[in-house]
Amino acid sequence: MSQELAPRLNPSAIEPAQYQRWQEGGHFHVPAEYVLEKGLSPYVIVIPPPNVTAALHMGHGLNSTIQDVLIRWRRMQGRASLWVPGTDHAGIATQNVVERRIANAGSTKEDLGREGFVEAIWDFVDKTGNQIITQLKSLGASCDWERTRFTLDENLSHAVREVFVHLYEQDLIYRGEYIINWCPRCHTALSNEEAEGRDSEGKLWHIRYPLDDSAAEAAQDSLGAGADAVGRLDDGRWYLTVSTTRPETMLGDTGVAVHPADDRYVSLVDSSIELPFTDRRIPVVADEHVDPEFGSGLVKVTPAHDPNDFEIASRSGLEILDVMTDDAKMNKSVPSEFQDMDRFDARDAVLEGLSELGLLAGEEEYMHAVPHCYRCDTVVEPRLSLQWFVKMKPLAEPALQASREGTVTFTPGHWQGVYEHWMENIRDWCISRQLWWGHRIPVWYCDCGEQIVAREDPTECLACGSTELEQDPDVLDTWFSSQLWPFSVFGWPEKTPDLEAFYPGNTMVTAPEILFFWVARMIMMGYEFFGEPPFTEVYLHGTVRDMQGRKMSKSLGNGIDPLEVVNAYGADAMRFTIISQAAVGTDINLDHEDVEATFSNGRNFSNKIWNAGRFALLSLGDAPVRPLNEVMSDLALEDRWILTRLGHASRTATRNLERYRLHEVADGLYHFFWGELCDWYLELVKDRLTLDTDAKSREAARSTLVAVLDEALRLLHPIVPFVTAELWSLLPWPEGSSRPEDLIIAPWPDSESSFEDPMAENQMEALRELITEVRRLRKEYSIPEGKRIGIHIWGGGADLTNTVMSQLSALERLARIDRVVPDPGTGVGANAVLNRGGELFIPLEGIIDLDHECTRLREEIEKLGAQIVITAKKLENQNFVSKAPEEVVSKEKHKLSSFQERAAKLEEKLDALEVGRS
RNA sequence: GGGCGCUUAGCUCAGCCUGGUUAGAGCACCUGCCUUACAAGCAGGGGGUCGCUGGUUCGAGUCCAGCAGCGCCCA
Repeated sequence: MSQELAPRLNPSAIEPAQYQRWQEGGHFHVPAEYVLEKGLSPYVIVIPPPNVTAALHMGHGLNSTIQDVLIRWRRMQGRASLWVPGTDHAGIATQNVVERRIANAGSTKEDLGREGFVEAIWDFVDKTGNQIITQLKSLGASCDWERTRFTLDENLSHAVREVFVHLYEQDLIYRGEYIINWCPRCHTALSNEEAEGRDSEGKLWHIRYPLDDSAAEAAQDSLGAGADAVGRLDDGRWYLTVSTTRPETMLGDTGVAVHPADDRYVSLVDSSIELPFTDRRIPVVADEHVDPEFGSGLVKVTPAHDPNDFEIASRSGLEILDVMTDDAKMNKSVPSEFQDMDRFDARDAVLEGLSELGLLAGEEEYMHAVPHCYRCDTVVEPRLSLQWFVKMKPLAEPALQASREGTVTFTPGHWQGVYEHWMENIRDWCISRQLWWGHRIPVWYCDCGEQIVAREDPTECLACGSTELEQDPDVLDTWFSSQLWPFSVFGWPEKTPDLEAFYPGNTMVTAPEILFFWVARMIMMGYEFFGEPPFTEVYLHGTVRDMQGRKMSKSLGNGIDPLEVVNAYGADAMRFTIISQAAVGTDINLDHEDVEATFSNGRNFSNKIWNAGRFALLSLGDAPVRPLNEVMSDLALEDRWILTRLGHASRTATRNLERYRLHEVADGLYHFFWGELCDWYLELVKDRLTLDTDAKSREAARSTLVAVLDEALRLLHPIVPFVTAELWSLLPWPEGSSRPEDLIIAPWPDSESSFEDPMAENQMEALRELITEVRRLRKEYSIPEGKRIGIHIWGGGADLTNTVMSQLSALERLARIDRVVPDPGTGVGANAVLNRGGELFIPLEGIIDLDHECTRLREEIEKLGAQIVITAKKLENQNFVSKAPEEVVSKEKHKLSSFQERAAKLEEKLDALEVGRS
């Protein structure tokens, strides 16, 4: 050690430089040729591309840390591991951001025109759009930055074009007039997934529709059949009562529907209704899909503004009447008094008018889901519109099968059911968006009526030869391009070496929120274009929330900026903290009001690692270290113990990584490193390393320490890459073996060949228990920390005595014990019986409070007594003895005798003390 | 209306898949220590009828059913 390490870890002093070394070493990059030439099976993850305008938030922090842990682990296992980064153009979101920016400058997108506006967006994206990519690096993300992609890149756009045309040719894309979700603020159609239902307290209004006089007889019959929704107005006209949460849509009603088998209303079918405010007469129709149980069983039908009503209209041939504008104002189709009114103003006006006409039958509070635009939160208006759609059922078929057969698996497993349920009930996907930012729909229209869908931009009409072609003004839903991401990033549809080497990938790590938006669609596209899924394992992690369980968001101001955390405490601290909380399938709650406390666990642990390394480097010195296998015969008890525990930690870590149980990986390694390596092993070898002692023993200790630290740092590296890599690079290397260039590519420990010595484990366990017990008793009787004491140890088998007698310096260091007498001891003192039966006695004449000691022992005996009762009861139960596995029974028997033995010894000790007291 | 998840220490959560240890962790709390790696530390301690009610089982925090409360998704 030529240079001394700081007593505290200073992350900002090591992290940026370390990251740069990895990049310069080319460790994140995997060339396709390397994989192809060697015929390797690579491990590939493509990043869920963040929105190009996004800034890093904790959700990204969690998502990318998980991916990085997996990638680093596989890389160390020797797999050619590739993590492809990139960003998504995020149509609506990005357009909104730039619209707001130019609005600040007093301009609108219409002022700039389409071309100018798109240019303005590019300008913005080029300047600030990729900040998240830079930010990811500060987390330590080991992405292959040479492969960074953007969904609007030329190649990726090429893929979009190819897919659109292909699906169109397969009749899987069509244009049609259907009810879509319209956002009146964004002025675009949305998919069903983008219209988020939000439970809202609304009202359900009951409205009376007067019947034409000719329907009087039918109404009478209906009333006779028990219809409460039929009655007579003051003026003598008959009416029907319908219910609605959106009264303004009544202006677009073109019928009222009943179930054909509903006896109450069957006589009314074909009757005519006088629609209030209008001079329109609308019919009563019968339709199977009306639920007779819901409300009155009578449904007003607004075909242009409700998907179910649209279906009814197409079956019954009802007129379709659009009554709104793009801004969700009432249009020219409604009576003049309502024209140009906003839909919500029109709602009030309609209600007022109905009330005046005596047609408002009542209202009630009503909780229902109201769809909102997922980008701007405006209430979405279902509306008839001419749009492009993808026919999903045929595409879903193989993707559904893949889940059922287990070709694609989900972690946690219950998402499989959610995925399959959605797939089974899949509906067509509206893919056209009335935006300017995105992939333009590759369709051209000619005046002659011809519609051209082409891979290359056409110059003239194929039917009439006209050169006056108009391209469809709309762009595609962003998810249309995102769904191609797993292969478009590799250059598809070209047959590139990248595609051949790295596609299909392995694991998709993302949040459940986009299971339908994205994951499901990627799987469908994988099957459509390759006949297999783009990845086989889907790991869905939780959501980062605040302490109240609310999602972190800018508007609530409850977010935590990962970069601030990294700057203050280091990337390692952030990574460890969130991974150790990321139990499979659970959300992570972080306290934004006390960031320091929130990340203290990770920060403290990073510092602990640092200091363990610091201690090792200081005490190992510069002298050569011999390989472990050359000092085997000189290993001390604690050496054999820590090597055994290391093997255990290593096996557990690997198994948990395989099962995506990352928090258990973190937890297990934390307890090994801190609770076993630091708290016990380092304390035990201190003397052997630093004081003059037997050379063989010192060499064995040095070799063990290096071996254990080497492997522990490897195991921890995927989670806390920086501090581990820094220390590892300074660690002395045993003579005669070659050292990997960097920890990032050092081999992952092979759990199969790890060291095991159960005997050493047992002996150390006993020693640890003894020391803990002595420390406890010292505290109990307030013996000053520095004061040396003697102890008596008796029984517990030869092992215990031998172990204790051979570890005198450890006892001195760890419990300030300066003599050990191998007998039961006599007189006044503190007493204990160890779990394994050994008796401990600490002579404390004059210090100890005898009453207190007797009470303590009695409590101890009572506790054991309760255990004895429980265990004995079990063993008295014949059913238990005959039916439980033998090993369980013998374990219980052993437990019982151990409890009894300990209780008996404590009784003896208690008796002795009480004699002494009297 | 249909489906899913959660309920374990003061707080946040593991453990349940695959039933069997004296039910764990982090944070918080109490006590004593600046002991030459680490006060971002060390040592010790207190704290839980595992939501409720049944069932299966020799045995249930763990499996099953019902109920209650909370949350999410789909319609």
